[in-house]
Amino acid sequence: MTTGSTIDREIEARLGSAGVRYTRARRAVVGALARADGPRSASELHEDMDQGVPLSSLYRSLSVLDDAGVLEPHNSLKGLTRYELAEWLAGHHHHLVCLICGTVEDIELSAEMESRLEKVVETVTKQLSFDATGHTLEVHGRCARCV
Amino acid sequence: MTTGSTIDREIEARLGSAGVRYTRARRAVVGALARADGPRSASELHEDMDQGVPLSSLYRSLSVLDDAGVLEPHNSLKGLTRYELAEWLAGHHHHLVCLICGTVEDIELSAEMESRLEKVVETVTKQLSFDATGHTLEVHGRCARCV
DNA sequence: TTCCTTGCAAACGATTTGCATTGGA
DNA sequence: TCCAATGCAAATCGTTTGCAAGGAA
Repeated sequence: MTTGSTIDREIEARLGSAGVRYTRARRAVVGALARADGPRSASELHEDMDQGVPLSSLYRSLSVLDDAGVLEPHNSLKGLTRYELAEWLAGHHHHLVCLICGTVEDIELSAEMESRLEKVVETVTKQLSFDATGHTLEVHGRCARCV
Repeated sequence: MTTGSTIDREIEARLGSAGVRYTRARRAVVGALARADGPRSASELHEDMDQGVPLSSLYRSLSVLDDAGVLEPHNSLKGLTRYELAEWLAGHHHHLVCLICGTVEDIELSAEMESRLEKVVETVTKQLSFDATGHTLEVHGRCARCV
């Protein structure tokens, strides 16, 4: 299935210059993540994409896509790693982390709020010996399902 | 050693009302975390506290302290869980996350910056079906050692 | 005595890897 | 053709747990 959406073409280019192919399995992973509303773990993706892709291959796909900068890993409850499309594909966003069930939901801030936040980050990091390249605001609490 | 610092006494009370003891092993964990400048994993603590305590006991100590609300788990690179003293003991702070080596360093914001940040969080969460109880700003980049 | 704790080893779940096979440019 | 990609099974790694022995109240 080569829908050739914008995202698909960007990823194809990125992988191409990394010397790896954009195979069916990898497209399926990207598709599932594009459809998701938050980070997904290997086993969650495994269910989402019912097909016969074995877990080990899924892990390999995730690893390749991660190395190529297509994905961003998100470390989740109990030693689980969840992935989402990297910011250059999915846009900059923040996280609502449910302390009960561990799910993470993406949120985007209004331009106004985002710019205020960036101002804070900038001011804070200016005087540190730390080369800041990005930020995420993690809001903790209970999600709608866990109230 | 029963130094009986303020923190120790507060924890002792907390554990007491949870029906568990504040044993030597647990004191050692708290001590190591109090000395650390960021979250520590079980195996990191195992090295820090060089002697005798087997990993499984260390995990159990972490679990008990976590359940009692003394620690706060922090999900780190590659399915590792790192712990730090809970905010009511260590104070509210944020994180500098090194994308290269995965270490996390705590930072405190000035009152000015913290209040600006809180304003943003408040504004954002007000209109969500998410019961927000806290927040952490995660600044990503390269730490001094990984530049 | 009565629970809480600890040690040790086995068990577990998530992730990785070796190897032989398949697939795509 | 030639090297990347895949499946499968076995191996790793962080973490958990069952069970018997060791404290503390």
